[in-house]
This record gives sequence, structure tokens and C-alpha cells, in this order.
Amino acid sequence: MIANQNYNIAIADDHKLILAGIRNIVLDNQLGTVVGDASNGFQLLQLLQHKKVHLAIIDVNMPEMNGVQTAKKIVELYPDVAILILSQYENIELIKELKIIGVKGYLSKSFESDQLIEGIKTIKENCNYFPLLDREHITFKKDKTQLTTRELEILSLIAKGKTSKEISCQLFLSQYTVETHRKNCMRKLEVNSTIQLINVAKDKGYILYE
Amino acid sequence: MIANQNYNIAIADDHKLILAGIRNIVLDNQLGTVVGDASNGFQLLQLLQHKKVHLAIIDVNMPEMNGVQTAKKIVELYPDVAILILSQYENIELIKELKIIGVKGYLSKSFESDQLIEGIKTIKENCNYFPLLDREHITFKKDKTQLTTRELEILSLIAKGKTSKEISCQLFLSQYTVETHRKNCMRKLEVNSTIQLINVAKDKGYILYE
DNA sequence: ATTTAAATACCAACTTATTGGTATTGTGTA
DNA sequence: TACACAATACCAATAAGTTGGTATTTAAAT
Repeated sequence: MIANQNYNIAIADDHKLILAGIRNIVLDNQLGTVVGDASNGFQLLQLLQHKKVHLAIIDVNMPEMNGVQTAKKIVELYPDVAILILSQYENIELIKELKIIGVKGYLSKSFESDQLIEGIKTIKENCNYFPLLDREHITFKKDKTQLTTRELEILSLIAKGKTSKEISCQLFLSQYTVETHRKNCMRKLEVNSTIQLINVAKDKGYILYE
Repeated sequence: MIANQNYNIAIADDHKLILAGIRNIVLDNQLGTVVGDASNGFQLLQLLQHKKVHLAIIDVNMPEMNGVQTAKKIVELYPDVAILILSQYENIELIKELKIIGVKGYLSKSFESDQLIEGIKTIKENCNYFPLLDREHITFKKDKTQLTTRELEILSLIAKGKTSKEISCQLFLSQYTVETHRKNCMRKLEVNSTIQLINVAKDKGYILYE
């Protein structure tokens, strides 16, 4: 067991106020030492090169390099660093994906700071912290609106403002294929326009950065 | 001059972590007493009915009732409450509008927490705090990409996923008129699809809540 | 009094998106 | 092996969005 003052925490979030907020919560509750912060994944990875970090708290919605990409890289390069993911949304599929990647915890931002404290303490004791998954375990239901990998890929390109034609060129696909995927996404999310598609997809956390 | 411990502050933000963050900054720097917080404008207005508040710190991007709408209501109903607006973006036109409405300060979230502290201190001394406007004063430039009130109104409806036809019905306009406004928005923001229009408009802070 | 800008409205040609189908291939699983 | 599903591709009809114009009215500013 590492003493609290020797438990090194790094934070990545593109909102400075949230960085400061987390930093304060960590300090006030003596959960560890914040050895640095970052506004995106690249900065966090740079930080990890120079400093010994036990826990990385990462926002999933960051520009440049989002939380999922960053988490994958960290697990690959620094398997000893525990990862706690913060997100605005409660997307069960995303949480499951992150758990498989190897992150230690997932917290929705709509939760109180108490949960952050609990999450850090739990991870510090080398346990996983996925309160949303546990809840889901009780009220288990097969989600029909799951999007496939390809659908998510195309969705993120649509969200960036690309047309079906442009996407088909970029992915070396037929325009028809892209339109089929688009259509299936719309059916699954029960919408009937591109804007609604993107709005709902963001709401449900299928698109990580706008 | 009100003593710090008697300076009552209310905070409105839909992110609990930011609420906690601001609360901590206020406490740690002994800037006042946080007498309550809210997740949207309605909650904040309810709070003001029951508690004496000297300063309301309001996030501009909130669901249900956004920061601008909330600020207007507060100025109307509680003209003695000072307002500090927080935003993710640096939209000079928005800041000017807020200043005219009567808010006392505007802070971009990309700024450090030092600025929040400075902002609260400045407003407490009954001065305005608009660091972005002051900067703008030096590098003054007439912005050609200003959107009109009507354009902003239509833009926000487009962002909600409504079609031109639906918008024309809702606003009792010809569909042609809506399409003209849409076209002019797209020209001004230099885009050529709805999704790009909404993306850029959000980036520039023309759309306050998604 | 003249100019400028916002808001309104219309037309036509063209491009994309949307809806509702069908169909094939490969992969992994019951 | 048979089944389910993801990924691919195609067709056709309809709806919506995009582009490039013109034009009128009203209100505010010079």
C-alpha cells in the first residue's frame, strides 16, 4: 500500500476549471499528490515519460486525442499506471469497451464529487470502480441500439461534416455502403435526419469529441 | 464593503465537478460563502427566491435554461445580484450582448482558476471584469461574420434537428425565408453543409446549448 | 434625405440525404 | 451444420439541403 502523499496522480481534461476542481478534491481529501495535468492525451503521454504516476484521471471528451485513444496508449506503454475515466455520458457499451482495454474505473460527470473520492480510494486499493456497470448488472437488458465498429467509424466522420461520398472515398467503400451504414445508424437511434443522428449519438456517448 | 464570509455566492453549472471545483476555489481563497448551487437556470432562480445572494456565477452552456436567458431574468427580477458568466468559448459578440444585459463579468473556461479568483475579487469591488473585451479593445477588428438575431434563432432550431419546413411553420415564415437565413449563415461561417454549420457555430459560441 | 442593414420572399438547378427494399460474403457461434 | 450478424453493395423514389440569383419592405444610422 502506497502512502497517500506518495500516490502520484495525473489529470487530463480540456477544461481548466475541472482540472482545478479535481486537483482540489484530491488535495482536500488527501488522496494523493497531483504531479501534473494535461489538456489532451498527447500532453498526458508526455507527462508520463517524465514523471512516475500511479493513477491517471482522464476525461473521455478531449480534443486532439480523446480519452479512449489515450487509455489504449497508456495501457500499452505504461501498464502499471491505473486509469480512471471521466465522461459526460453514461454509455454502457463504452464503459464495457474501456473495461476490456484495461482501465480501472469509469465515472460519469453528472455524479457528485463523493463518487470521485470513492473511485480514487477504490482504485488505490487495486480494485475496479464501475458503479454504472454494477447498476446495469441488476437491471440487465440487451441493448438493441448497439452500434457496430464500422457504424461508429462512419458516424464520427458524419459528425465531422463529411458527406457520404467523401466518407466512401476515405474508407475505400462504395457510396451505397456508407449510405447503408448511415441508414442503419439512424434506424438504431430512431432519428430521421443527420443533425438528430449526431445529437443523439453525442448524447449517448457514441461520439467522443465534436 | 461586505466581509468575505458574508459575501454570498450561488453557482449554476450542469457539471457537478465544475460546481465542486468552483466551490473549492471560493472556499480555499476565502472569497465568500457558497450558499447554494444549481444545474440549470430554473434551479438558480428558485434558489434566489429563498436566499440572499450577492454574486451568481453562471455557466452559459446549460440545458433547460441557458446562461443568457438566466442572466436576463436575474437582472430583471433581482437587479442587485451581480452576475459572472462562464463560457467554454470566446465569442466577442456574446460578451458584448451580456455586458449590455448587465452582467458584471465574463470568463472563458479555458482560463486558469487564477482568473476566476481575480474575477470574483474585481466584481466584489463593484467593478466589471471582462478580460476578453479589454484584449479585443487593443486588437480591435470589425467582425464580418456577425450573425443577426433572426439568424441565431434559426440556427438554434437547425441545431435541434428541425428542417427548414418545420422551422418555417414554427416561426410563421415562408420556407424560402428560412432557407435564405440558413444560406446566409452558411456564407458567413464559410461552410457548405448543415453539420459543418452547426459544428462551427458551436465552436464560435453562437449556439449555447446542444 | 439618403444609405445601410435586417428580414422577408421567390425561382430554378443541382446535390445530398432519406426511406424501403434486396442480396452476397465471411466469421463466429449454438 | 445451421444460424446470426457484420460488412459490403445495389436500386429507385422521394425529401431535404445547397447554390446563386433577384426583389421588396422597414427601421436605423449618416
